[in-house]
Amino acid sequence: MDIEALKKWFLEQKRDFAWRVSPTSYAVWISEVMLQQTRAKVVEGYFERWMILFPNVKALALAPQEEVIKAWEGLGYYNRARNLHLAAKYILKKYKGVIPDKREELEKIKGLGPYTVGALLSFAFHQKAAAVDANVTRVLARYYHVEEDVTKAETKQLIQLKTENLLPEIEPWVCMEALIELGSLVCGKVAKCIKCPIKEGCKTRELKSQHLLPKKPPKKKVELLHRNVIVLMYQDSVLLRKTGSGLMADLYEFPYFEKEKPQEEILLTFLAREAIYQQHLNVVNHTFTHFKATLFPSIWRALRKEMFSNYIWVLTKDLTKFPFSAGHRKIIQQIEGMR
DNA sequence: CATACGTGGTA
DNA sequence: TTACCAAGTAT
Repeated sequence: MDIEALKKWFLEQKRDFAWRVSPTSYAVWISEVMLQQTRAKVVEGYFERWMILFPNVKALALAPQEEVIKAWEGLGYYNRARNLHLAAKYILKKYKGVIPDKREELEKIKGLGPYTVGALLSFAFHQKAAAVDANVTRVLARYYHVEEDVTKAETKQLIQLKTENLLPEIEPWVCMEALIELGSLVCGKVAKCIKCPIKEGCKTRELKSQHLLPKKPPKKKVELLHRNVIVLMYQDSVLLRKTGSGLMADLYEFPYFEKEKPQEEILLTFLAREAIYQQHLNVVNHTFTHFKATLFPSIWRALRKEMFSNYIWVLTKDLTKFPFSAGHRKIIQQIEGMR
């Protein structure tokens, strides 16, 4: 592979992301976690806000969890935010807030997998380390015409090895990031081979079968959900609950139940006896992981301020201070629009 | 090793 | 409109 051509292309074409201006270990860590399964375009705003709110490991470690989750609101995969927070506390305690530069130590940190460890070693610590993500996988699978399922452990190892072998002794981190950028800007789902600095030698280009690689197994089918979402109000307050563990953990939500199998007996009984239906809001579509939920929100007026366990009454004007999933945030926008 | 975990852009 | 899936990790 023509590494020089790749580097030249990168230095000319790379995007000026904030985390590339001054790639400190903290900036690399935060940006790389944000970038997991997430487009760089989306990450930009979150990254800038985050660095102001939590400028270093210590600031993050000492922040209340709710502020951390709120800063992550809308990015998705909220486990990442929880793990960043846990990891910051761990790094503050164990390493006095200094992110370690050894692979074995990084591997023990929550939220750091093979890719992110490699990215830190390469971009922050300038070591000769491979950071193989979906971009690199796409580039190499095509360049070397790897036809095996790239989600298989064996294939991943092969790509990892090929990447390591590509890295030069001189400034390997530039080459590493160049491969990622190439996968993002040129060798995307639709390959723009005409612009590719390493098209010479790309086996898949010769075969004109770029669109077939890399090979992945079919995705799981989506599951449809239909949910009645209850916006129960009493004077200036509205009823919320914290989500359970797992999906959307640590977020807040309006109580809801599946249309097909209503549960929440206590709340339903209360609605029937001590609340008055006021109006419906617009239907909201919310897709997440392998679900496609249709939310049917409605506003109810409570006749008295019943206290439910695991629920809280919050002032309507304070709704935006709490972190919500994208679907429930769309409901809040409608409520805000009414005020 | 397969599955869960969000969101929004693209074709 | 549906299907795919983006700078992956945890279990």
